[in-house]
Amino acid sequence: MHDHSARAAFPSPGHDHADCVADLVARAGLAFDRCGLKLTPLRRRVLEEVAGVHCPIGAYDILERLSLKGRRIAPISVYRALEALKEAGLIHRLESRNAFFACHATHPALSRQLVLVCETCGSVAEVSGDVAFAAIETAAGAGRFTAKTILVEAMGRCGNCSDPKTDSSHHG
Amino acid sequence: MHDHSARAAFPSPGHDHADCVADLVARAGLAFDRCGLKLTPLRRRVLEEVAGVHCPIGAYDILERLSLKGRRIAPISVYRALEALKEAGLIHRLESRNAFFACHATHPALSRQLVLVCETCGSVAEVSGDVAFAAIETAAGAGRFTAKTILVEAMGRCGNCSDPKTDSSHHG
DNA sequence: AGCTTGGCGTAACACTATCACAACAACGCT
DNA sequence: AGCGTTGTTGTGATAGTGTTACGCCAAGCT
Repeated sequence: MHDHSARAAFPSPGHDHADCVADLVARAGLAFDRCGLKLTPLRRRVLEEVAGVHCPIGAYDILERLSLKGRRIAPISVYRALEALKEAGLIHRLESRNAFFACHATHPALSRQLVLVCETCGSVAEVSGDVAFAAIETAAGAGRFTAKTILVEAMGRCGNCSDPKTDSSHHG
Repeated sequence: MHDHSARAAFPSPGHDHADCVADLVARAGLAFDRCGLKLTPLRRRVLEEVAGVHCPIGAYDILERLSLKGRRIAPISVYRALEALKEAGLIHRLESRNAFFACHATHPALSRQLVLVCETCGSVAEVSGDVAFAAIETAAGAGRFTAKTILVEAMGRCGNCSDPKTDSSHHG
């Protein structure tokens, strides 16, 4: 188990992806139970693909990777699995790129998260954004608007890529 | 000219869309000049379609409407026009829906705007969101992330649709 | 057994966006 | 005027993303 508690939003370049996948799959069973769904083999395989990288991954990328590993899969199957995984809160969709990424958040649903996308290494991370969401709601309220769901996606540069001595512009 | 100065973020149900279009087209010439582009007939026609409604409109919707009014147009032509209009700041893209909407903002580029989408009437509006953007940058910075561009799209219910006596769940 | 539900397979299709190349007009230059 | 350059649009093909319709099958229930 790696240092979830003390780490920055973005994982260090040298960390073990296998752990990320393992952590997520471990959470998956419970998450599916909570929302009345099942962690089937297909869903598990899709989750493994999404969790296997910290970059957003397209539905057809998943499709291709799974198809390489076994029998040919149809797009709809991937989308159905993704839908279920989203429902369970295990992955999110990156709207600005039509892609999906695993949710490694340690406190799911307790606080709302901002999505950060590093344009250099491609990684995605989430950070707590309660203050920001409150500010958005305030601004929206000033326009007599009641927000039900709020989408925030920030593009920029992560700490690993800003710090020259630990550059990670190329990790998986 | 209607009451831009005192209105809420969302236009009143009974307002004259023709004014919206006229206002925007009036701004268009200057906006194109500023960025070294030209307001061509095609771009103007595309702008008119986008500005003609306060809902986000898909590229292929525009395509279809224009094709009905005259000669058949290719998708790429619409996308090129949309790209130019975006460049000029006259329209924005609603990332969560792969659609486009006109920017009726009175202070373009002076302050960053939050995008609000009413799920009831479908309208889109923008409100100033400097405080919210600052809060997002702060939260991102706490995760050692430097944001370059920030996308915010809020889905919910606008004032017109919340207020029972001026319900507008069906305008243009 | 018979029924219902959820999950998946198959095939086709709809929607969104871009590439490669050609034609043409506007502009500045010699 | 002749020439090249740049910007804009046209044409045709293609890539990428997502959904509809329908059927099969296994699990759980009466």
